[in-house]
Amino acid sequence: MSPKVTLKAVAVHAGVSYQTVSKVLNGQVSVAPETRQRIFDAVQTLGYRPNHIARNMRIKRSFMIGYSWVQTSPDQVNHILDQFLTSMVREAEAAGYHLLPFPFREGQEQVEAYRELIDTGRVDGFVLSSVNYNDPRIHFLLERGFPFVAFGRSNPELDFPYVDVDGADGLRQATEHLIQRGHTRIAAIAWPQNSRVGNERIQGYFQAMQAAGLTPLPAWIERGEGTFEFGREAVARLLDLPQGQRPTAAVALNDTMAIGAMNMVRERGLEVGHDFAVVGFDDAPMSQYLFPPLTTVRQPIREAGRKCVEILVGLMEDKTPAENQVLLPPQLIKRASG
Amino acid sequence: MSPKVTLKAVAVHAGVSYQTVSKVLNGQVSVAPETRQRIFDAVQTLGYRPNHIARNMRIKRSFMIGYSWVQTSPDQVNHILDQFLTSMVREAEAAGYHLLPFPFREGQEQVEAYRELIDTGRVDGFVLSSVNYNDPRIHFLLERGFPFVAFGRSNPELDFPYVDVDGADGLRQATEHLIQRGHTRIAAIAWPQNSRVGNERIQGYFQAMQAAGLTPLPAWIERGEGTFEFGREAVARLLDLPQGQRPTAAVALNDTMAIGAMNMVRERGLEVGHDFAVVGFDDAPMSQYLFPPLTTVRQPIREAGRKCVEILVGLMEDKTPAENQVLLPPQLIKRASG
DNA sequence: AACGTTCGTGCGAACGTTCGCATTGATGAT
DNA sequence: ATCATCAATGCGAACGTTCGCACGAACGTT
Repeated sequence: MSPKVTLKAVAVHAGVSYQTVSKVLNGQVSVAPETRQRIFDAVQTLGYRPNHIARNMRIKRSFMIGYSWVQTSPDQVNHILDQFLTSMVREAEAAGYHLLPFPFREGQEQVEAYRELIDTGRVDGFVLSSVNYNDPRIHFLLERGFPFVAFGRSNPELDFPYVDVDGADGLRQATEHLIQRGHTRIAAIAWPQNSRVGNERIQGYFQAMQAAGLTPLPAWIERGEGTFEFGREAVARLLDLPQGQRPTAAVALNDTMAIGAMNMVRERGLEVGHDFAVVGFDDAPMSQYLFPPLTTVRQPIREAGRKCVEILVGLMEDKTPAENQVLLPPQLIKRASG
Repeated sequence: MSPKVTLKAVAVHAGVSYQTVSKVLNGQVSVAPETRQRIFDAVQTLGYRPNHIARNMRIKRSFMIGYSWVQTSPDQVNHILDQFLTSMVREAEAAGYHLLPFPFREGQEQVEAYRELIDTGRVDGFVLSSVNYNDPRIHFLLERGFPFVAFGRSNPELDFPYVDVDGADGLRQATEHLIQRGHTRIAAIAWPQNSRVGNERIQGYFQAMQAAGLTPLPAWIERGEGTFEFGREAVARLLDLPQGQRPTAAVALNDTMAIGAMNMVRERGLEVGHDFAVVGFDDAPMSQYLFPPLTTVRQPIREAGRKCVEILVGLMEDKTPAENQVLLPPQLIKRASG
């Protein structure tokens, strides 16, 4: 537990005032070369490190970025978090910032958590995750004029900085891939209507179908909670459709449903990829090791994390960034399932 | 962007000195009931929130816990991170702390990152992840007398606070389960000798075998890098053993290898669970949805995260905690693969 | 020789807290 | 009446920075 070495200690050692040391270290002033040298020597031998808290107190900045994410249920793990956090932490550190993770709260308390972090001066900005329509956090932060970047979009009429993955493009790629493989009756296993991300993605499916002159039957659109079980049920229904209507392929809005779909296809005695094609979305960790390996859409999570922080830093240091609404294209990973 | 409301503003509003406000809010002094009321009223109407940076500056504490984790390769995602982080963040907030994630560095730079966080006063303690034998961070922090808790153990001769999952117990459960199912020739798909966690876990396998009077053949112990591909290769070799030596089951030290193992079993035309049993370790997110669902060992990650923070907070506030070396039992999740 | 400029450095103040000690007026004991 | 005690509050200082301004010396210009 070494006694803290402060600016004053360095100043005494170098024979100047401590304020001068501060200015020299921050490059705010030019001093005589020998003085400069003495100061740097002192810093070196004493092992001086500026106290970050004191600096922040003076500057009235915390150099912290608040971030909170939804706690997923234990069996449906957030496999994106590692990459997203790591890339944000890296990018933030490079810009002199740190991340401040805080518990995700629901309802009324949620905005309260953001307000408190602002009012206690703990953060200079936020990255938002899991935004949906009418996100109260967005309204609150816009109103307060507090810097933030959302990972994901919200209502189209709201104008705010975001980074998002182009889900429509992802499903377009997936659907086009199936069409190219000769499929014409393609089903979509989707989320409920109140999911912005879901609506976004499914648009890509419709676009690709339309562009190929294919008209999806209403029965081909399955909407449910995004679970394995729902994927199974959806495919069971699809396979029970009468001969001429029965799809030969399905795109799912996430891998969990896709895996459920594969499971049911196999249970019905059909071969996945051969008799019935399945394409997922997310590139979940194990998808590549399934039997057969799952064709799926991979999101550029690292780049998204990097972009979020990059834009946010720009906002916090109020050099308004060139682009503050970024849409990143995902990538179709072709494997054996479809 | 409301103008910050400080102690002084509250004091003016309540007609007392700002120092008195501070003392009353911190409960350090008793004042006349009416004064007290005036102060609380002022706090309420002005919406006062203590500036955390200023407080920390004065107190000389940051109320931050440093944490960094290894960046896993993109295809082998850290599915534990979400639960571990969430539980730590929750527990920390309840105790008035926050987490400070920072990039994981390798080699010489690693300790440097820890040193800098200490010297700049940014953290009051650390939680370490991915510790192995002779972890330089442990030596450094012990020497500096800086509070930390490791998630995982290291050299037995080092005495430091840790929380760990009893890997030996996990593999003991897995192996006993297979024995109970009638298997006698049971293989182990393990990690290289330099992995402390690996050595720990494999002990449980040996203990269970010995307790059942079974002697593992050297050829049954496969050691490799923990990948899907290695799981495949290992099982290929095991199945190629001569009739009487060929195992009928295998325990793997992680789910990725277990899934590779299942893959090869199937490729050889055998049925997983029936002709050859496989048990994994980790309960990776998709394990339950495999075909067949994977029997595996689940670690109590949330509890580990909570415990880490609980012990660390005790250390930082130097009321030495009752127990500072905790071993948590994992749980065997029985499914159809073995 | 007197003057403005520039360079190198120091000084005081401030950021918003907490903390120890001083001060006041009232109360009770001698 | 005098003094110690105590409750209620105020005051000054400090934590380690950064920042604006001032000051003296050296220089070049008129």
